[in-house]
Amino acid sequence: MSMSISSPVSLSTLLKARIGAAVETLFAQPPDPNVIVVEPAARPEFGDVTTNVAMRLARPLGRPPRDIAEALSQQLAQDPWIRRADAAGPGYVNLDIAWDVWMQAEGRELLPIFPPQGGKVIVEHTSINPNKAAHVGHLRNACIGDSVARLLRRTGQLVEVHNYIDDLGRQVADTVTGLLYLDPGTVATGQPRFCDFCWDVYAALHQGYQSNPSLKAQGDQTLHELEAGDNRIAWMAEAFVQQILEDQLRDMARFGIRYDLLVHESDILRAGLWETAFSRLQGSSRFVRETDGPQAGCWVLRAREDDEDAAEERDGAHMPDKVLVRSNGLLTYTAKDIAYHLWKFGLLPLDFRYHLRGDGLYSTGREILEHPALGGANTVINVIDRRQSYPQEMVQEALQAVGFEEAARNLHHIGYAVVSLSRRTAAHLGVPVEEGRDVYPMAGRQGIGIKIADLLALVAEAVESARSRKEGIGSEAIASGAIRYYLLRHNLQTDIVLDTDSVADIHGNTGPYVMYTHARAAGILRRADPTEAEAVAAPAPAILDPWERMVAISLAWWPDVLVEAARAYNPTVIATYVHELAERFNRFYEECPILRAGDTERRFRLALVRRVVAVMADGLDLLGVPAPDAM
RNA sequence: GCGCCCGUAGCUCAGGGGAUAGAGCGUCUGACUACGAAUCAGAAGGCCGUAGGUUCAAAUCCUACCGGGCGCACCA
Repeated sequence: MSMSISSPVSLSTLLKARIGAAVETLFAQPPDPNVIVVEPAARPEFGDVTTNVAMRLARPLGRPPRDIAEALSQQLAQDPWIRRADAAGPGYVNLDIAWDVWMQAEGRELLPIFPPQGGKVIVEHTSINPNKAAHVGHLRNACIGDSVARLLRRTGQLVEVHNYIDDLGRQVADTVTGLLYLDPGTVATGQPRFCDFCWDVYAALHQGYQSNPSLKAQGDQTLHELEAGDNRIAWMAEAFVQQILEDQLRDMARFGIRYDLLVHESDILRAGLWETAFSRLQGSSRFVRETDGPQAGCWVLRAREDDEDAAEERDGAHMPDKVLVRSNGLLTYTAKDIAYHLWKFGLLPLDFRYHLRGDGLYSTGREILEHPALGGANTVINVIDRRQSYPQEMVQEALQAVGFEEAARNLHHIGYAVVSLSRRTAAHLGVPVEEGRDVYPMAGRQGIGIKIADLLALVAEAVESARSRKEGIGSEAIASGAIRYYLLRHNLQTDIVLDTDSVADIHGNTGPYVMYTHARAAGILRRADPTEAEAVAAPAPAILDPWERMVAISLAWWPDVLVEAARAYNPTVIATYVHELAERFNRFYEECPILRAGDTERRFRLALVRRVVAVMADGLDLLGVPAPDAM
């Protein structure tokens, strides 16, 4: 993925420039900036940082890498930022940084600052069917989306966060059907919230569908009336959706997740977006009405003309073409999504109507009012689980088909693997478990899954009983951070097999460990002399203690990590970094006296602590995890 | 059948061309009348799924195979 995020000044950018200049001085030609790579040294004996330019320049310069490394080392040793430079191994140049220069550098900011980038990014996430309580899988989506939005804002992008409300779908129709037609008694009472009750209704309904054909017919009829609109079912469903939505938004708010705009699927029709999109699509030869075959009567988006397999497949079992308008005239989800995306990119001459909710959140609706400019993005990012990558591709293809190549290029799908349940957790929830089977997918239709509110309560309870002090932030806030951290520290492509015991664990690579480290560091600053605690810089010793070095190297690399995470749309990069910084700080804390040290050492170490607190708070904020001063 | 993703310590996961592959959990052994022990140290644990290839250099890139997951709806 290519996003133009400018790199702020950092140790690595500074060193790259200096290495480039040194190469130019020595060999009378400037190197390609991309071949200059500077990394933290793999092992402490190698120094602070390492570059492999000599090996990468060996071929273009026609000289042995070791010779280049030797010459480069001698040249760089003159640099005031570099305390020592040595050629090593097959052609590395190992550098020790003049940390005093780094810390004192004039005009140096405590945290990297990014200039505003111009343009707008829309991030769509959460987008849960509004028909029952939200579960951990939905929360993974929301945490990823929320963190990506924070990352982009942090690096200078203008971001608008959308939550898409599918208020017309099969799932809403099903729960409404269950509420209306299921025998009272089939669902247990005593649920704490409406969405919890509906969770059970939805599961009970699907059980009913198995045994009761007339119930299925009622479900189909409900869906039909819902889609048709302007009738008893449609109005009831609207009230129903609103209530469920409030429950879901409250769940998300407890994790610090907020939105700028709620977009209702029904409003895409109401605002006439589809009508306009439809006429645009008709300009494409790939959008056709099938007259025969299995898709007769449907408007479909044809697979790419140059796709040789497509024609062949059309005769086989799988149709390569995507139906947008069904033979009964009703639209598929993808059709409405295409219209929505044309609007997101500002490619339709129409807008929604809106209303402003009490909590300051805008929602599409029926009123006309003054509102900030919404939509019209240059870049669109959709956080949707990777099982749905096919319809996402169809949206992209539709944009291409109607000639919006640039928009198609700037539409990014962040696909992530799903959350399943461990055998232990599944058994705990009453799911029948089998020998030799370790992974149990969540299934709304069977009522299998961990609801967000339940998980939060469970983890909060574990935190409450494990904590030794009760000051500072509350157990629920810690639990929320623990869960967010857990969901974000896994790579997007990693299947999370959720085990409630390991989420509730507060040791190791966990949110509480990282939060605790922040509180610990903040506590030291609190006890220090206020002037010394505020200082961002202090004279550094010529040679650092090994654990001072490790902390300093991590701190120096924070801007690079931030840029890498934002460019890759990947919050896991931040989690990995923050954990490593926490480990290094804790080791530094064990090995090096701070408040008890002599004047010079104390001031330098306090400046390091000050920076650790700032960087950890910065990173934790991007993850949506609290950075408490006490806990 | 076609396509995508994943196989790394007993378990959960990092590392995604660079020097001797890292954490956490679990196991064993140690460190608090405290700069916050929700911490830290040490020990033990690996043909990085298999076989080829590219490269000065492969856990990392390419090919094939094996194993697991997921897509290929007039559901979303």
